[in-house]
Amino acid sequence: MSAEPQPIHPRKLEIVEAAVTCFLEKGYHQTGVRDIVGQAGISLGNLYNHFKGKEAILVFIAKIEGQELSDFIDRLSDNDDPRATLGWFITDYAAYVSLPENALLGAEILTESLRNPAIADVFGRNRSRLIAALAGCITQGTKSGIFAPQVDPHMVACLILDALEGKGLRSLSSPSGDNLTRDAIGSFILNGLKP
Amino acid sequence: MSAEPQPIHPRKLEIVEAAVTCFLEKGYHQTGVRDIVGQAGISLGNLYNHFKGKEAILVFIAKIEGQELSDFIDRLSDNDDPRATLGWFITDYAAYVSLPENALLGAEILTESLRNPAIADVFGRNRSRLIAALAGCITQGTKSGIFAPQVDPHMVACLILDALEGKGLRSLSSPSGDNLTRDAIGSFILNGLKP
DNA sequence: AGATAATGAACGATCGTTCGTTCATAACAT
DNA sequence: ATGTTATGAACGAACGATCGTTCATTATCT
Repeated sequence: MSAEPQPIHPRKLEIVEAAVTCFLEKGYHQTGVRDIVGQAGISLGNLYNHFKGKEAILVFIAKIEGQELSDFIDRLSDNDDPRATLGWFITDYAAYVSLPENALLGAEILTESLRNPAIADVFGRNRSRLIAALAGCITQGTKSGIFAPQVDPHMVACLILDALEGKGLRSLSSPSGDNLTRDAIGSFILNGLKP
Repeated sequence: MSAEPQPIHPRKLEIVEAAVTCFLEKGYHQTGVRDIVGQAGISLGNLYNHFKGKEAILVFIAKIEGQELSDFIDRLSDNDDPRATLGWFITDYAAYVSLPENALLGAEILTESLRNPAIADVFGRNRSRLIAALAGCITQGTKSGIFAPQVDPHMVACLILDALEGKGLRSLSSPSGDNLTRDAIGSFILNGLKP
């Protein structure tokens, strides 16, 4: 989609990796560019040969996150069995957002998107695509009679994402039962979709 | 509960109010103490006569948020009709978290609690109380046979909060249909609780 | 008088960014 | 092949701005 035409300079990826490490540890605003270049093992000035500024790094990271989401979206689209599709999505997406790195980074990007238009643009686009794909899967199910017709697909799509991401955030501070609650969420929602 | 013994200096509340305004507009870390004292119309040094530092202001705000939550918790406790209780909670809490001020401030506090132990302490305590009260209401319902016994009350409690707060956050960037989705969430969950 | 509230200059630290420079490599000209 | 020019990654000092906090001082009250 938005893949860069020319291959990305390896140093650029090193910077991104270092930035992610710093953002996870201290958060975006608490991280200084000197933290990043220190982590990356490069000089201060060199960072600006690869990125326009600090914000551009976070935008780049948000775009990468969007690419990772594309995997889910693609698999959400081939849709002969919406019930099974929804099943693995809940399983896999729960695993994805339960990785501390993804949960923390997602929270960081979401929070920043509330006030930073550049981030909001990338984040909003990614989010809309994911919700649309998920809602599309549910719509498919209602059309084929597998799911109840009176439920709003878009609402359930948001509900699923909110529930799983909320669980991911919660697991940061309490290493509680993971797969159990994940399955509980899954069966509650699938049960609610039953006609 | 944690009400201060001696009455609070009016100036202290003015500072808090100003800080809230600033935090809403720019976020916690992007707000400088000079922004706060400017908004409050006081001098820079005087702020430190009322608060130990910038962080103490956010802790104070988090405690206030906890008191507002106490209203919900109290009403969640008298529990002769769990179904009706859950109904108004969803309605009222949705209204609460759909106010931009509450949604933004909640997100700010949550994000900060991920790395700031002082905030995490206050926030975590408040959150646990709310979840426990909500789960208690559901448990009451299952015991009296109104709700299905196989659903996990704690999971559903988290699901309700995640769904409503997610909706509140979403309404910040898209002023979409409010009460419609709120009711859709409510009936989906109440339907899922049916025995 | 004595306590409390209020002030703003000043401090050291850190912020994100810009700048002039070096240097190894690549492209080109002869 | 040899000398010349062009390119851009890498560097770190330096910039002006802002950060949160402290402090000596003044004003306002009981």
